[in-house]
Amino acid sequence: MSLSAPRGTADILPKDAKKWQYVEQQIKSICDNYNYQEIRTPLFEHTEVFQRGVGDSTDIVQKEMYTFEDRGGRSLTLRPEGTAAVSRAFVEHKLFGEPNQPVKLYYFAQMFRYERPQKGRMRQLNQFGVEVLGSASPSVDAEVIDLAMTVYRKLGLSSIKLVINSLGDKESRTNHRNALVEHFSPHKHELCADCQTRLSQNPLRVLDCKKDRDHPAMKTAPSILDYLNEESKEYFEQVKTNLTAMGIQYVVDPNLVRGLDYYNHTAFEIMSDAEGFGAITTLAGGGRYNGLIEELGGPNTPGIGFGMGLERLLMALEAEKVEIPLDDALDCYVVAVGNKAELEAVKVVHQLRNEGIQADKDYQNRKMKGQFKAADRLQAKYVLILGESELERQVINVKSMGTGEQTEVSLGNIVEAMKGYLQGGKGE
RNA sequence: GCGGUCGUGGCGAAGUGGUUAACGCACCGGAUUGUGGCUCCGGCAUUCGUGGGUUCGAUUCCCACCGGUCGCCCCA
Repeated sequence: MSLSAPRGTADILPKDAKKWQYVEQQIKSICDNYNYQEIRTPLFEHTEVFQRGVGDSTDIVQKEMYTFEDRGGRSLTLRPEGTAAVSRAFVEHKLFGEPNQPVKLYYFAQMFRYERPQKGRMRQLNQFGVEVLGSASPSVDAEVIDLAMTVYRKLGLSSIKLVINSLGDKESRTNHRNALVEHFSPHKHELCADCQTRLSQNPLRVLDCKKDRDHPAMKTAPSILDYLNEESKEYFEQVKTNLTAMGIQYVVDPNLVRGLDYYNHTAFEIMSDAEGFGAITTLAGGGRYNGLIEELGGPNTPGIGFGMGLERLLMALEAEKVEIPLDDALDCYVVAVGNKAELEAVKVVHQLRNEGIQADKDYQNRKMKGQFKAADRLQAKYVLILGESELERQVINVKSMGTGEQTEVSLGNIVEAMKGYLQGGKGE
């Protein structure tokens, strides 16, 4: 073996690329229905965008970034997530001044995280994501969640679970944070090493720990929901009311803590329950980030969004055995025997293609039998046969591979004739 | 970063310390001098992951490394 793709990366070969195209196209059409606009941002950013945007204490920034120096000595980072980058663009291009507010955006983008690969976890991964900037309405939270759920539903997934929580506003978070520190400090030495540092850096994430989840102090830990002030509580209620209004089922999990620093108020995750899905169950995650735009140098602007793993979406479709409609059949395959016929075939194929008819031919100088085999393999609907006798009479034989019927058509009429045949759908 | 497991032809998959490394699928050719999906026949040379070591000899034994895969942490 000589060269292989770098660890944690994968080639998407034609067979799978068709599925990706289908999924992407379905999602785009949903985004269009919801009136979201596409945005494309660079593959890499100044490292600072993520340090400030995502937060220095997060796992992503601390140990998962692909950071490098360019020839000018700038520190750049392959984007590990979408929100910080989109927010940077929002600020840089002053989209807060756009007449239509909020600004509703979506993206398809590769993300990069330096991690040990595993089922559903790659170093280069594809995400679909959505960001809505400029509205603090709870109906936007619900809309964004609805959009994500709609993607899964429309694609045919059913074993899907929505988990939501509220992290509250600044005041609520500070109060809760203090309560957590007070609660866990007496037990600090009983917690795992990670949690000991979390306790001082980001005590919220102690709740998230799987090692310490059976510690008695966990069960009695102060819940964020008890520390929400009136405003935050009311906000969360309205989000839930909106979800219910749309018939979206959810579970509230007070321990749902997103790993990124910028979140406040609504946080959510969508998971798969499907059998054989693997150890990782999160399909998408997101939340509100009302302070981020300001953090990146823009005006105080509320925002909310999510990231959806496309590899995981494809995995879920597979786990639930959802059939993806693929049209593999080829319209026409031109079989030619002899040099003159071969040249005529080049012409015919060219003409058909120019008129929007899918056509292919042999390139290997195969015998007629071999060409028919190839046509069969390509699931050709029609085979157009050109040999010496046809050439002499300026005709071409059109054989339907479905019925085996063969008709003679004059060479000059072949394009029109094929249009007719294909519209009639007689090839199957 | 830690742990389990695996690494043989395009793919799937046997196998042994020692002359020709099974088989299946796929592919190519022929039987059928211009017609596919069936059948039969034939072809199809790969550093047996890489590098060391043990041995008269290693694809088979040992070590390291690399990679895949699954899990832990965490997330998409």
